[in-house]
Amino acid sequence: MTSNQEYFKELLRDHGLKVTNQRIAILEVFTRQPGAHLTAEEIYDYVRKDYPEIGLATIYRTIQLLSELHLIDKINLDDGYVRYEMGSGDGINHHHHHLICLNCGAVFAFGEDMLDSLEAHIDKSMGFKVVDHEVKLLGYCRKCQEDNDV
Amino acid sequence: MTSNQEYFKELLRDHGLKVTNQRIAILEVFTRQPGAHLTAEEIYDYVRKDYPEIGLATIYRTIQLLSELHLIDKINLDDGYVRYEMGSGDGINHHHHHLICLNCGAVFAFGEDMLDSLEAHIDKSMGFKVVDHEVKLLGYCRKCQEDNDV
DNA sequence: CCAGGAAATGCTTATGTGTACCGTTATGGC
DNA sequence: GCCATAACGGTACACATAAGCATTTCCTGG
Repeated sequence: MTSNQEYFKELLRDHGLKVTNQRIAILEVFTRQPGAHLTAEEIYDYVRKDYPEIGLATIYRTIQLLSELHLIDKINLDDGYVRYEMGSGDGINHHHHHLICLNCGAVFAFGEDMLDSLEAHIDKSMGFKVVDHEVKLLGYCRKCQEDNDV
Repeated sequence: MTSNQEYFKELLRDHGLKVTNQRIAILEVFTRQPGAHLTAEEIYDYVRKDYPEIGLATIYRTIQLLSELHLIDKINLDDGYVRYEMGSGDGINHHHHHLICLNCGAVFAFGEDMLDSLEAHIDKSMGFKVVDHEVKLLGYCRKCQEDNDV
């Protein structure tokens, strides 16, 4: 986590941006919960535990900053909230793959990349050059199936 | 189109819902422009040409209704607007596949279904039962590539 | 065909996420 | 340590969508 923080600070400096306690604190929220899908409001609540005087505007500004630096990814599950998650960490793979349970709303991630052949086909047949993709699979998670909630 | 309208009326009656001119007019907007991806505001503007006294609230209420009846599908392109399009018409296939040009914002649809094997694998390994999916492929359309806009 | 009741509409107001503004505070190069 | 400038906190605003409520419209059964 410390190495992550150092990398972040260096990244800020390289972009001519200032290293502030608020930005560090917000990144900390993500590093402490890898794989979490947090809304702006949730991030706000978490950060305030360590940094009570932080403002919501700073949360939104920093989220946008982290997103531009490709440290977090934006996810829209169509539940009225935009969520954010830490990327895989390699800074290259921005592909989003999510399993969304229609009953309990749980979100799972999976990392497989099976769309390469499809994208090659689209490029050839339609001339559309795919550079990123986002896959949402909607269904019912194991727990909800076992609980007979569905 | 008339058969479509009759089917819609019957569908409403079967659900104990009333057939109103407003609902017919809104469905008409979609049937007149198959394949269009319309925002609520766009639908509002179109309907008012034929039905000037209609209210925006009715647009939203009817959109939700049509969505629940699976006559239209919700699409979120993360451009700040939620869009809606008429389904393929068979009433079964709700899968959404879109190519989104990152330069000009154009949206293309493609109908291929290549995720079946992936979904079977997920069910087996994670116990997650997939019932629907949504695929967004982000890239650059042929025109933008030719125009050297990218 | 008409009357009664419920559902739908239209208008207005509320909600809630996200952005803009602006005076104040903190960062970092000299 | 000083000073310009970026970043912050608080608030007000903008926007899409939902809710409330009185009025109108649809439909069923006499």
